[in-house]
Amino acid sequence: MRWLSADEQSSWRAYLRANRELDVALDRDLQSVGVSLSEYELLSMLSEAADQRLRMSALADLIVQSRSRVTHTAARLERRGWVRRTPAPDDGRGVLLEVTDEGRRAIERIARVHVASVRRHLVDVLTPEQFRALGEAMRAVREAYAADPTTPGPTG
Amino acid sequence: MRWLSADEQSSWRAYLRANRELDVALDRDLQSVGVSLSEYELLSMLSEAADQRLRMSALADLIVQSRSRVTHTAARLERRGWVRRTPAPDDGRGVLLEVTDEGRRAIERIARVHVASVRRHLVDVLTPEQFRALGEAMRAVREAYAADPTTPGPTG
DNA sequence: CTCTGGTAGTTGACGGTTCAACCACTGTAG
DNA sequence: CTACAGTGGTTGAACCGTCAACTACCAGAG
Repeated sequence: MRWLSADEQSSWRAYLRANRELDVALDRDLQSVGVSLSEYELLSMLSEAADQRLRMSALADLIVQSRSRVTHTAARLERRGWVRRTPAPDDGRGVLLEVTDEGRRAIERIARVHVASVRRHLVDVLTPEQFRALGEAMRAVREAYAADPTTPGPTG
Repeated sequence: MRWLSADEQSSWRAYLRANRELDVALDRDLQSVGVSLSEYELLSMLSEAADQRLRMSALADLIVQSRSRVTHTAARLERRGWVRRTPAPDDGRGVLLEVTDEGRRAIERIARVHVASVRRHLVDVLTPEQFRALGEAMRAVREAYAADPTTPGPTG
C-alpha cells in the first residue's frame, strides 16, 4: 500500500482545508442576500439555459447534486416565487423547472454579490497562472471521475 | 463590477463541480468502513497529536469546523468508544479529547481505505506537477483567508 | 394487448450541521 | 474583594441533505 509523501500529504490537506474555508466564506457572503450556494447554483444554471428552463434531472447532473436534493431545493425556491414547475411536454414523467420574472430579478442581484465573493476569496488571491492550473487540475479530476465506472454519481 | 471571463468561469465551475464529485467519492469510500470524512479528519488529527490528545478548540481550528460541530462529532465518536473526554488540567473551561486504544485500531484500519481513496480519485489522476500546483494554489487561498479580517471562521 | 425492467421525480424519516442561546470559567480593572 | 468582558464548550431546535421506498410513466419483448 502506497502512503502519501510528506509533500502530497501537505497538498492534500491544503486542498481539504482551503476548500472548507472557501465554502464558509462564499456561503457567508451569499447568506447576506438570503440564498445558499446550492440554491444559487441551481438558479444560475436555470437562468443560463435556453428559455431559462431545464429538466430536473438535467439540472441535477449539471450542478452535481442528487435528484432528491434538487427536488427539495426547487421546492424551497418555488415557495419564494423564484421558480415554477411545469410538466415536460415530451415525457409524461418529466418536469421542467423555469425561472419566474421575480426569480430573474433576484438572480441578477445575487450574481453581483457572488461574483465579487468568488473574486475576492479565490480568483484574485491567485496569480492568473495559478488559477488556470487549478482549473486544469479540477477538469482532470472531473474526467477521471466520469470515466470511473464505480462512481455512478448521486442518483438518489 | 468585474465579471468573470469565459476562462475564469470555466475554471471556477470545474472547481465547484469536481469538488462535489470528490466529496461524494471520498465519502462513499469512507462510508464503506463506517465513518464520514469529517469524523475521519477529527480522528486523524487527534492521532497525530502529541499524546494523541487535543483541546476541542485546537481541533476545531485544525480541521476548519465549528466548535459546535466538533462537540457533536466527538460525542458520536465517544459513543463508539473511539475517543474520550478529559478536563484540561490548566484551564477549568477546557476539554481534552483523546483517542482510545480501540480508536487507534480503528484509525489504522480506516486510514488505509482513505489513502487509497485519495490516491484513486485525486492524486493519481493528476500529474505530479498538476498536483503540486493544486497544493500551491490552495495554500495561497488559505493564506488569503487567514489574512482577511472579515472572515472570523466558524466559531459557533 | 400485457408484462417487465428501467427512468423521472417525489416523499418522509433519519441523521448531521448550523445557529442562537446558555453555563462555567478566566483574567483584567477598579 | 466585586464587576465585567471575553473565551471554551455544550445544548437543543431548526434546517438541510441523504436514503430508501414509492408513484407514474416509458419502451421493448412476447
